[in-house]
Amino acid sequence: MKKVQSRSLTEKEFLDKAPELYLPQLSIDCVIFGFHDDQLKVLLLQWKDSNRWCLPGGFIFKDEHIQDSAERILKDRTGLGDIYLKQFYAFGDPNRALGKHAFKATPATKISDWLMKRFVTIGYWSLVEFSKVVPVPDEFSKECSWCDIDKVPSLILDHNQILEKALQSLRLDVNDYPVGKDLLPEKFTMPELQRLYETILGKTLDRRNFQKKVLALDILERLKERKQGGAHKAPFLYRFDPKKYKKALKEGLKFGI
Amino acid sequence: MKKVQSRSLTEKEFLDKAPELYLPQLSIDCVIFGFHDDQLKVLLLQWKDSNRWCLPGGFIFKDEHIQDSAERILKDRTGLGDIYLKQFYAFGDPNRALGKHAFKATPATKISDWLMKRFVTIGYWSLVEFSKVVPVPDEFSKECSWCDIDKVPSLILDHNQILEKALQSLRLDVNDYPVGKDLLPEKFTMPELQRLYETILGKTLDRRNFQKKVLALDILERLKERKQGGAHKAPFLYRFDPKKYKKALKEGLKFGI
DNA sequence: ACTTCATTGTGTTTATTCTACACTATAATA
DNA sequence: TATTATAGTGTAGAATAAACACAATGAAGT
Repeated sequence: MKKVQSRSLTEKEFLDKAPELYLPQLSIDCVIFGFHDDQLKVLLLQWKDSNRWCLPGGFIFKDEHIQDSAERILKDRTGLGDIYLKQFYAFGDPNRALGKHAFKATPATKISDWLMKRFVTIGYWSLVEFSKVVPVPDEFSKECSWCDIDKVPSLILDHNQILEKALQSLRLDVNDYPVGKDLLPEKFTMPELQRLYETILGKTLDRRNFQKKVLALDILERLKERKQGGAHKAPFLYRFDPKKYKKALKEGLKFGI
Repeated sequence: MKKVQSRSLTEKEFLDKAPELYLPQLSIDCVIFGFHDDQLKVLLLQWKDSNRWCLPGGFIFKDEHIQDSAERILKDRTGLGDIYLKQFYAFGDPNRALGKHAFKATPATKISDWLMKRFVTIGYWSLVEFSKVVPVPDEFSKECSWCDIDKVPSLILDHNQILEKALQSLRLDVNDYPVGKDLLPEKFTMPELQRLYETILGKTLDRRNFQKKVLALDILERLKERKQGGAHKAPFLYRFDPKKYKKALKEGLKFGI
């Protein structure tokens, strides 16, 4: 496990020290996916000033690997470490500047020149276990919370596009990466796993064929227990077999769903 | 067609003006693929100082879209415009600094502080028609030339990794994008197209099945003519049917090769 | 206690796609 | 005109994916 030390600052400290701490005009934005109540969700922040929503993001320390920046930002917002993070795209429109967009409606309080410049941002997405996340706002935001993927409001800048591109990238990856391991709790049922794939892919799947394909990957273990408390026949619980899972990840999956 | 204006400078002008013209600590690197004599090739530059080879790259004007930067760099090195360019990854190791690597052996002449800093670079690959390219060195290089993909020497910094990652990305895209259109001359034979795919994928393909699949895409037109001059039976010439090709691109291909 | 209902669990049949493979035709060369 | 290397073409078998139906179970209502 990589050690990712958080070095987050207060807003004032940030505004003062950003120019000497961080790379200029380059940022990271994270699309953090979760899954709860049969809904794919994404973690959003709400700005203090404008009340508008945005993706969690941050900046890159001058001597920091961008991958580590992304991990640090993820950890700061969710408390989670050792998470699969996928870099999916860099967004480089010259109009990507907070000065030109975010504060059009509500005039900026006092934002440093450093922050007002045009920024190129590198997008990462990650998959986290909903129940383990403790959402924490950053220096600029007053709230950090989950939002259903199909109820995302208009976000600042090009953040809606970033989210859309992250979803596209996730949909492509779903065939090569067992997303259930990251998004579901340790024990889960087959219908839960299926609904996860259905929400990500945005289409319904045949129950029987789905189960056949998933089990054919040979990375799941069916437990003796069944999930109690549902309104109907109790489904079996499954979990990822750690050894088989790791082996499959190394050798590469071919889901083909 | 997008208008991409070249604004290239001499080396001295560059060193003087870079800080005010370009984004700091951010660069673009292009992996430009070509195909000739049944070989997949990549365009490389040789540095004046160290004689070492590297990928064509450049920087981003402060008000320029990164996609436009990549197009500009491509145009400056090859003379070609209106080319498919794919952004595939951003490389963000904090050790990515010319000062720390490229000039270790041969002490730097006079390189500006600006250039010696750590750079994050955004990688693009593109596919160009070999015969149409006129390779042009940039301010820092004395040579610009094609190199067989399997004879690439040790490059500066992490450029070998960048190339490798570009190849991986290209291999993934080959199923969704008809690479032949960009890499081959207007008229080409089926064997030529097959060898193109074989070099990209690094494996041999069955002649008959390959032809069946390609033709099933319904984007090629077989001409009356045959290719003369070969040592054996003259193969038919094909070309991409412009209408069908555009239509297929919009609706998405599924090659499955 | 019995019925109803929504859901889970499972296997087979069919259609589709992929793979392997062999012979004839032709142009250049000797 | 014989040789040779390559081009052109179709089919049968294997593997994979898609479609589909019925019995079992637990909860809730009568």
